[in-house]
Amino acid sequence: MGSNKVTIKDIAAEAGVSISLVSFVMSNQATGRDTYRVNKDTAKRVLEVAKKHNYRPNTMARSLRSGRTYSIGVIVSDISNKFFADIARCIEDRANHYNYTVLFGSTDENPEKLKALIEVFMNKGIDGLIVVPCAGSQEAIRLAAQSEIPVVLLDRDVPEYDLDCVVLNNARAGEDATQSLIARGCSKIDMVSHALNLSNLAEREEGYTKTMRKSPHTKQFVNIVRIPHDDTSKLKEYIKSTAERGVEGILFATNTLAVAGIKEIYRNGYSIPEDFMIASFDSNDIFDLSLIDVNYVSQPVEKFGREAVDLMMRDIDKGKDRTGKTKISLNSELITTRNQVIECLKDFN
Amino acid sequence: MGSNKVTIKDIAAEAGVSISLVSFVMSNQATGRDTYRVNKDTAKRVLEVAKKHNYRPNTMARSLRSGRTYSIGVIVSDISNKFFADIARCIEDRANHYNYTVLFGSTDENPEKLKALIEVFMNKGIDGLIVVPCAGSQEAIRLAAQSEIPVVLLDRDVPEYDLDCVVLNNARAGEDATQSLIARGCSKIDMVSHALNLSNLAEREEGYTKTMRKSPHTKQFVNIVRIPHDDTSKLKEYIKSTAERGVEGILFATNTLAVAGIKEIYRNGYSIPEDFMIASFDSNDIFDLSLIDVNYVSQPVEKFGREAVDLMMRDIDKGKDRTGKTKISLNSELITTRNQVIECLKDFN
DNA sequence: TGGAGTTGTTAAAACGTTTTAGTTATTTTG
DNA sequence: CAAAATAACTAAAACGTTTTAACAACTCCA
Repeated sequence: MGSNKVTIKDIAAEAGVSISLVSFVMSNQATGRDTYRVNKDTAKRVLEVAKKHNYRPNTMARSLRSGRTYSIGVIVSDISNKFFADIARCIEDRANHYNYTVLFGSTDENPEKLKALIEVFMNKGIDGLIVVPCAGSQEAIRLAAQSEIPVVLLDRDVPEYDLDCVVLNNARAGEDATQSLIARGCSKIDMVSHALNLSNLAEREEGYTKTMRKSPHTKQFVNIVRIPHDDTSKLKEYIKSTAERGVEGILFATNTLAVAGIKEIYRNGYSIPEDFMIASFDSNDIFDLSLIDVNYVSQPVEKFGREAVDLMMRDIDKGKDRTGKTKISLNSELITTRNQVIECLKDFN
Repeated sequence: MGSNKVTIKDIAAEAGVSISLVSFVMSNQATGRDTYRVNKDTAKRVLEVAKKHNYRPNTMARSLRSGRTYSIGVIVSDISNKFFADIARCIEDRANHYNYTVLFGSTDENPEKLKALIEVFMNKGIDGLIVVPCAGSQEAIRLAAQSEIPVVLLDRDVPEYDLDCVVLNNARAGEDATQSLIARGCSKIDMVSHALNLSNLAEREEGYTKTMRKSPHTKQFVNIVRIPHDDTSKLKEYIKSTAERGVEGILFATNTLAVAGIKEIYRNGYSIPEDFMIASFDSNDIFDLSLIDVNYVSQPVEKFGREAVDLMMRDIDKGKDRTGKTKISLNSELITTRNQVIECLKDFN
């Protein structure tokens, strides 16, 4: 009945051919190419029988023999974080488009978890790995990279090793976000970042510092506060300390920081934009509320996902003899809550 | 070197035993049970060799032979929706705890996609399926259910077939949410729901209606507005129409509806709670902002994930001879943005 | 002392494919 | 017209496990 037990043998028997031939036909069918020569009529007959019985080759057997699994591993910081959830969705869609399935995993910025996930995924069998590296994960990623399968870095680069990667133009984004606060009349602008050694944060901070240093009005106010990612008490302290220091603008390095920060601001009786101007990275429902006036650099999420998967597919196709690595840097879009786009980079689409 | 090519054969050779024995040892090790009798010393030796070479059984070979894949499929509406992303994360963690991996897929409330996902997952090999059914997916799910593997319904029930499921006590939640608006002095309370035939929505609506009918002040104001889930223009119309009809409170049936609705409210120059009182289901960063006064029924997300996976594991262990189905109904917690919990169901933890 | 259990181990058959190396029949070529 | 090339197909090995059936070597009991 509904038993999924129809195998290549059954098809071969009913079509009156060998199982090899069925395999050839299915393979030609799948790739679209005409790799194996088989008689048109025979092929048609085989395909008819296959369709009639709704035959689908057993993936495990196929993978075991061929080494290809038609799945890719995707490791992010936390799948429940809106930014990564959005990317995950785009990756899922794009991967499906190539007939691939996706294995997801979250690291919580913990290199041990990342290592364990890579091991599980490798063992389970993946044709490629898309990974958001975390601090201290270099070794695990290097190991993965020197194995058979291609690795694509997402959101953050690990410059030490040359690997494919797709990241935001974070320096530029940092400049834009800072500039947007200056344009609104702020001089005393703090940046709130994480105490994590990550390329994206470093570049955003760099963009902030560079922009602040440009003008004599802001020059002397460069101040980066680093919050441990697993302890928000520091953030509370920071927000409390902020008024007496006469801070006018705050640039949050991530959307989670911004959300936590904004909550804390209101919890302390301050308000936006009366007490502070706010800018941030990544989008969030809160920013879009037109109630709270925050400028933010929106990341091209669907492009992230698409480019990462496409890069992966190119690598998988090229196989072992792929040569240079590709670094893709995406541009961002600066958005203000008042629904006026101050600046829209034209190559963003 | 880093080559992952160490197989059971290598271990057997180095330990000076047959591959069967290695398999037995690994199996005993994995399950914790002592299913196969093997000499303590031999076992120790094998394990040492295995550890030394960091041997991990090839998952495809194992699955091919044994039929068990140690992965489960999880199908939700949209993994990028905060509610499902949170659940996904909990499921991931809980599944890892059982040494299972998870395949995720999103349906966009489209039964065709759901059907395709089930087929892909089944074919890829899963030991169980956790699925958020969508309207029109009964047939696909029935098919999956009558195959070998256990199926657990999540978030929504399909009463037609008796399947394991874990859902919210939606009727109760609907009553609570409605009551919270009445407690704040509203009488003219609309409910905004989706035009989807889903058990969870139906029950929430039922809870709303029942509560409204209870009091003579609210009795005559029962009004449920249904918005197509893929077209928010109706929502805009609704919000516009709302002032002239003197609506005092709005109960949104989902967090996505609430977010879209709140945005629309502010876009129209209204404000909360001056113009409307708002209540909703599921949590969202916005609700938690203490800026916007919305009561919401918070769903016990981690319990959702945990119970679903646990139920699944029980089913998998029982194998074919599992008898009755289990329906788990979780209780919710009513929360107000002013950080006063009006009512906290005690069995929520 | 000799059959029945028990313990520790192994050989070999699956599992359902892909893929290499042929084999046969037919066509092309010089 | 024989040799070479091609077209269409197949047999069988391989992928790395799990698991059944069996086998020796002991131990036990009467």
